[in-house]
Amino acid sequence: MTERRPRKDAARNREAVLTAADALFVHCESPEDVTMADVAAAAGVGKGTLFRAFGDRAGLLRALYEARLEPIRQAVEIGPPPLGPATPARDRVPALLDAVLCFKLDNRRLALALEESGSSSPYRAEHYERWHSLLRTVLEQVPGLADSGFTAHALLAATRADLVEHLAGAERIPRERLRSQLADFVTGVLASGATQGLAAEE
Amino acid sequence: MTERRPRKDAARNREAVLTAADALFVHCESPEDVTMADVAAAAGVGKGTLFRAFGDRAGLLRALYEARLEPIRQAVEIGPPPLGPATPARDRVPALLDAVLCFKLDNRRLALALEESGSSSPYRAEHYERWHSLLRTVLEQVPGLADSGFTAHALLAATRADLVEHLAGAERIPRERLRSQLADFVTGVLASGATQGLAAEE
DNA sequence: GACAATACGGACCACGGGTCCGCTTTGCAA
DNA sequence: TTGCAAAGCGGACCCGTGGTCCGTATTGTC
Repeated sequence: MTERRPRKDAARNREAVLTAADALFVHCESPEDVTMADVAAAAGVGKGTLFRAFGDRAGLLRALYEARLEPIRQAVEIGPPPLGPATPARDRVPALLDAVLCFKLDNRRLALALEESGSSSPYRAEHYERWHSLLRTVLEQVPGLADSGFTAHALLAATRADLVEHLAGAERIPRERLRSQLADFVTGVLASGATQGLAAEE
Repeated sequence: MTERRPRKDAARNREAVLTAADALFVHCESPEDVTMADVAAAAGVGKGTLFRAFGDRAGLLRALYEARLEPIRQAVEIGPPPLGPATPARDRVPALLDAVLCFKLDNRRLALALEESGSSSPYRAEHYERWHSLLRTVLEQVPGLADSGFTAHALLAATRADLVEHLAGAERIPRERLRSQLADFVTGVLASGATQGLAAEE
């Protein structure tokens, strides 16, 4: 029950590792050629320290990810429109997905590393669960949508890190174009609900 | 240039490996705990044989995958509606995606193994490229759709193996429910194109 | 039946994640 | 200031996995 704060050197080393890992992931070609030994070396620290601080590779990735995600999380939870909670559902859904897309564009290697983190699927990660349940909740406020749970999964799937990487990397689609494509797609999905009745009539 | 046919024992062993691997993937808990050594042992064959026949793990997975996919490929390329080429675009798109979904439901572990095949993203696989370009082509015949290339990616993303595995496995959503959810989603996306003008008016 | 060519298979290697444990640092207390 | 346990350090080490190598066995052709 007593939460002991960590010793000074432990805290310093933890920071060093985060910083070093961050840099490595930014500059690497592919996330899997950043090994734990590399990170330890770059941080000027032993592997033992690394693993004690973060448990395992996934833990390190998660820590980095959460740190980067924090601002967006704030903006979503307590920020102003269009991300914040006061936004009408029809506007918030595209804003949320755009935020996710931009985040993955800005942190390509990191997001990639986390999602393809070997074992257990990305869908077990609790940050996915957070995005999904938020999106589902917002989608529920859009009338006429079939299944907001599935729709949320499907929309989030369009922002998967490896897809984003492929589009931005291999297909060289520029950022703004990607954003507008996603926005159009989302708009379409949202619009379909409202016009479901019309479509059935034809 | 001269295509020598393989020796008899080579062919037999190849078959043995495919059969054994198939069985292992069906019965395993998670694809990554089927090792190459396991496959070799189950097939009654040395590791050398295994790697000579398939190059590497990805090669084995690919071979299995293509074999399983063959019937669907036939149905899509030369079969009758709703999968075959004679189908109107509006009907063919949902049929194609339903086929992909069913395939992944029927071959969960295998599809999972192939997509999370360590290195290089699933988007570099040529079978993905085939599905994507087919779907894009069909989508192009649907009037009013924003960007058929991106839409094709987004729709296929909704049938990603790990998502399917999560929905069918962890969330225990029954097959038919999943199919109808996907169908509804696809219908929505398709409908949005036709009513884009209407939506803008409001 | 001989003799290439082809294939076999398991010992072997590289390499990455993760552990262990003798040594060092920290910080509290006397 | 010094003593001393607890906390932390770090790199040698372990282990499992994909992948290679090469002496031996099998094929099939003349």
